[in-house]
Order: sequence, then structure tokens, then C-alpha cells
Amino acid sequence: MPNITLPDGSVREYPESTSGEAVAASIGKGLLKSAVAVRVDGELRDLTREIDADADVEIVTRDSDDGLELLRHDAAHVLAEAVKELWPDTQVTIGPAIENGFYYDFARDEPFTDDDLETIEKRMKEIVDRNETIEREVWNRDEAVAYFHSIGEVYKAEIIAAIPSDEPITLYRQGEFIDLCRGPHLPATGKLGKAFKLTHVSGAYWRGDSNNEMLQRVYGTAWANDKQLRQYLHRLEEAEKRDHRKLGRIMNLFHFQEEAPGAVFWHPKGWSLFQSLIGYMREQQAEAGYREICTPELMDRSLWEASGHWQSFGDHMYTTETVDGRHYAIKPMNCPGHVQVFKQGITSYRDLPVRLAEFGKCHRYEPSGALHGMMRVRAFTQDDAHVFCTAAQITEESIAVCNLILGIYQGFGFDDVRIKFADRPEVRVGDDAVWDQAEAALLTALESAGLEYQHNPGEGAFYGPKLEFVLRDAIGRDWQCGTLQVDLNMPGRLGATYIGEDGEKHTPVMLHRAIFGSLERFIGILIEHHSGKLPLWLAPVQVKVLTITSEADDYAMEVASALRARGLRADVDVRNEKISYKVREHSVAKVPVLFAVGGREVETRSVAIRRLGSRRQQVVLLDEAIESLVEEVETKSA
RNA sequence: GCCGGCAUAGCUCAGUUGGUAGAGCAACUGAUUUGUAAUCAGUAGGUCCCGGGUUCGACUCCUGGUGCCGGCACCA
Repeated sequence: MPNITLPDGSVREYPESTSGEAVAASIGKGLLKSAVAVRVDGELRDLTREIDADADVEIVTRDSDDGLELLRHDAAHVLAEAVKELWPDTQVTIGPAIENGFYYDFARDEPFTDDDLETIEKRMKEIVDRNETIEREVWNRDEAVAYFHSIGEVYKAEIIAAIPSDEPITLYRQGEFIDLCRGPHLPATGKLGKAFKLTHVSGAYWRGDSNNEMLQRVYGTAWANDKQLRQYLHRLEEAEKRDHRKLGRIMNLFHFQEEAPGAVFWHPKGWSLFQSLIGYMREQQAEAGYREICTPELMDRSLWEASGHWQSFGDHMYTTETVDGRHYAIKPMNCPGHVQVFKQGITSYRDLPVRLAEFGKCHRYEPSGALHGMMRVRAFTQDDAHVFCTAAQITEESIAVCNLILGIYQGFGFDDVRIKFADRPEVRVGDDAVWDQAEAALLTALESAGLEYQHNPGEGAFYGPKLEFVLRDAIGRDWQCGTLQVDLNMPGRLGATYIGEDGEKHTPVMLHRAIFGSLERFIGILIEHHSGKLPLWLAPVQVKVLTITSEADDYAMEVASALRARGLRADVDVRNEKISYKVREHSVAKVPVLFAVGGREVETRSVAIRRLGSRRQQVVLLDEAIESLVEEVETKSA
């Protein structure tokens, strides 16, 4: 007679063999209906699986995080079942739940079309209506391998064959369809409901390896109920409106064209934004003890060979051969140049750390498929810096960099920053003892700054571990912006030294760091983050002065001059148009502050202020209006 | 780079079975002097992405590129 302890602490006694389903039913009809799985002593299990001993039991409902993940996973199975029914020759591979949905990878010669998606989705709904029982079966590995081979599912057989032979294999059967799965699953397909939608198809490599064949992936989204599904689809639509590529055009910030794939043509307004960011970073860096330099974009091959870039990064580098037979490369990174500056003269340990910064324009040949608006380009500007220091200074300097990065992100309104700690990759240079030290230094920095991070094993640079600072765009894509890398390799390769306390030459440690990462990418994210409604201090045009009648033209010019005299970026619009027309046009263009002036304002030397996003106006004396804007710009509020 | 889709006016998009192109907005001109998200009328605007082919004739069909979009792989 198992005693079941529920999350509220109450204990109930159940018959010899009970199940999550029975427990849920005994508590209430509503709970039974929304139950999708059960957590037994912390372990997620099928609702129908037997519970035969005392346990802590929690019913998992469909709208909980666990429940949603389970629904999505089941949706993937139903998707696979539907595809197998429609096209029996298609082989199944894997199909996990992902954020907001699920996918399933299929092996077949013919790719799916958009029409196929509709057909599949319809069949999936039929399978839900059939309410097929989903049964868990435990198999012997070799029998399972043989079985899947016998039905022509070679990918499935390969996956199972890779599982250790002593581990039990669980298969889930629904209707005619049977799939390898750790589980748990719903008791029956009817429980899935119909709040799902297939969204797109894509190619995807088998086991995520580009050397392997390409499979056909079907993506879908799935939710606990129709309302959630509708809300999600609505969110997607809203996110599309924030797309920096679209807003960049509407706001007249930049463009791309075919002759320069992956390179931005900055328009005056976009360049103003770019320069504002650089100006801000200059102030911040100067305060943090950095000095700005500028190094050549084109340097001889021999330097790139010495740094190791020619060998390890050559595929991504643009190179030239000149009439005099010399080979140059356009810099893909600034580090080798910075080391050259560091090497000039003799540096004492007393001079360390030396912090050199550069807004360096880099070019990298990126695979064509990687290009993505301003988020992924081939020509970009890094706010790069290198800190040359002693091994003993690594932690302290790393903490300073983390604080600088996060402080700046916060200033831009990015509070949700993900940090990844990427440690030693398999192919690397340097002794393990040195890696231990470098990794420990970064971890100490993270901990003393009180920062949470994700571990990204084996993803460090070949010369050292790194921290990656990741921001998220409007449609949920993550982009690495800032980075901090500990490099125990390049200074030595390029012959950088300092004179230590002992009078001997030592090799300094080099920290690579970037905060925006790429100005282009950061601006893209900034545009999306704010839906184009940039904070006042960044807006390319901060104030637009709109005349209501032509009798206010002279006054409008005077207002604009007064604004400009205080360093504000202001334009006038004296066109012979209705005020509502002008308001609409400049609101669409995301001008943060509109000053409307008509007869009354001329009379009283005031302005009618309308802020972007507000429908209300406020009439304020001109001088007061200017002062308050100046103050707002100075605080740089996000 | 790989899989799929797309490419027509500055922008968003129509364009029937092959007969050399249209709408709305923007632009320009004129009228309107307007009080907070689109005043009215008129005009102009196209190498239908590029090359080759089929055809009496190609925006349309075939073929080779390029770019973009969605993923995969790669990455700031």
C-alpha cells in the first residue's frame, strides 16, 4: 500500500499498484484532464506507469514547463507518425522538443514542400482524433537494432546501436508507429490537443555534421492551448516588425547591395548612430584606462604566418597579390597589429597592464549562407582591445572587463545577458597547467563579479578560454556580442616581452576583449531591442520642428538653431502639409521628439512637444524644453 | 558551403494557357495655411536580378550565375 506524498505535504494511501493517472483522478477531474505526466521522486514518468512504492509525487500539467516540453516532444512523434503514413519510404531519425516547439529530421530524396506541410499537419490532427494509446515497451538493444534494420530504418538502428548494450532500450508505440525514446510520453495522442502548427522546412545535417548527408527537417510550434498558440504566432508577427533590416530602411540608416555582400552602406543617419556609439565607448574606455590606437588594415603575409592566422584562419581571410609579387592580407582581427604596437620600445613590469583599444575594421570571408543583415557581415568594426598584463593580473583585469561590459550593456537597457564560459578545446596550444590557470582566472572573475554563466565545454579559442556575452534579437536568435579571452599564446609567438622585477625578459599575457563585439551587430540588436525607438541620446535626429502654418516658419528655424547650439540634432519640416501628416511621417521614421509650432507658440515663444509613442502634447516654453532635453541626453538614459 | 524558397517602379506587391507590364504608398508639379498618425488633383517613373538557350515572339519555358529570405553547418 504505497504512501504518496503530494507537493503540499499531504500524504495519501493508494492501492498496491497505482499510477500518476490514478493519483490525479483521486485529486480532481480538472487535474486529471490537464495532467500529462507525473514526477515520481523527482523523476519524470509516464502518467500510466505503475507506482508501487512510497514516493513523492507531483502531477505535471500541460501548461507547466515540463508539461509543455512533453507536449512538444509528443508533437514530434505525431509528426513522424504522420509522415510515415503519408510517405512510408521516408526514414525517421530524431525529433526533439525545442524552445516554443519541436522538429523532426527525416531522410528522403525529395524535400518537403510548403504544401506537404499542410498535408502533414492535417494528418497529425487526424492522429490526435484517433486518440491512439501510447505504450512504453522495454526492448533488448540488439533485438531493437535488428528490428529497425528489418523495417528499413537504418538511422534509428544506428542510434540504438550506439547505446551501451547493458542499458535498457525503451520504445514507444502509437498506432502503427514505433520509435526509440527515453520518454516520458502522453498516455494517448488525443491528449496532445491541436494547439500546434508546422512552421517551416529546412535542411539539416545528420548528427549535425556538415560532412554527413543532409536530412529534411520539419519545424513546428506547439502549446498547451489555442490561446497560447495564437499569442505565440502574434508575437512572431510583432517581432518581424522590429527586424533591423526592415527598420533600417524605414529609418533610412543603411542599405546593402548586391555588389558588396555582407558589407554595410551607412547613410548619414545610420552613421550618426554609429559615431554616437563610438563616442560613448571612447569615454568609457578612457575612464577604464585604455588608450586608443589604429593599426593597418593591410599587412604582409609574413606577419599573419607568424601569428598563426594564415594557417588557422586562412579560409576566412581576404588576400591580395600585388604587382611587386608581395602577398598581403586584409586583417580579420586586430590582435597582431596591437602586439606590434606593444612591442615598440621596452616595457617594464611597472607599466603593466597596458590596455590598447581600437575601433578596427575587419574583413572575414564568411560562408554565403551565414550572412544575416547586420548581425553577420563580412566587413565589420570591432570595438577591440587588448590588455597586456602579467599572469598575476589576469583575474583582476578580467573582473574589470566583465564589469565594464555589463555596465555598458545595462546602460543600453540589456539586462538579460547570457554569459557562456568556453573552456579548453581539444586542439589547443599550451600546457594544461597554464590552461588551469587561465580558466581559473576567468571563473574567479565571474564568481567575484557574482555572475551566472553557462558552461560551454571545449568551445574556447585554440589559444585560451573565453567568456562569451550573448544578446538576443527580436525573433529570439542569440548573438554573441562581447567577449573576453585569455591568450597565453600569441604574445610569445609574436615576440612580445616585458622586463620583470628580476631584470629578465618575460612574455606578457594578453586579454582580448570586445564589448559591442561588432558595431554593426550591436546596432542591429539595438534597433530591434528598441523597435527602432532609440533612446534620445542615440537618435540620429533627436528633434524635428514641425510648422503648423507658414507664419511659424521663421520661428521654427530659430528653434532648430537654438537646439543645435546646445548640441542637439534637430531638423525642421516647413512643408505645406497638415500637422497630422507631418506627425505621422516623422513618427513612422521614429523621431523621438516632435516640436509643433503654430501661431500660439510663436506668440508665447513655446513649443508643443509630442514624444514618440505618446498621443499627448505638452506646451512648454522653448528655453525650458531645450534644457530638459539637454539634461536627458547627458544622462544617456536607455 | 548545404537544403528549400524568392528576385517585377524608391517601398509593398498584382501580372491568366508565351503576344515586350500594372496597383497602393513614396517622388515630382499645382491647389490647399492646415492644431497632432495619411488633404485633393495631375505628372513622371521599369535592362521585369545578370548571362546563355528554345521560340516568329520570353517577365512567363529551359539552363548557368549572382543576391536575398528561412533553416543547417560555421561564427563577432
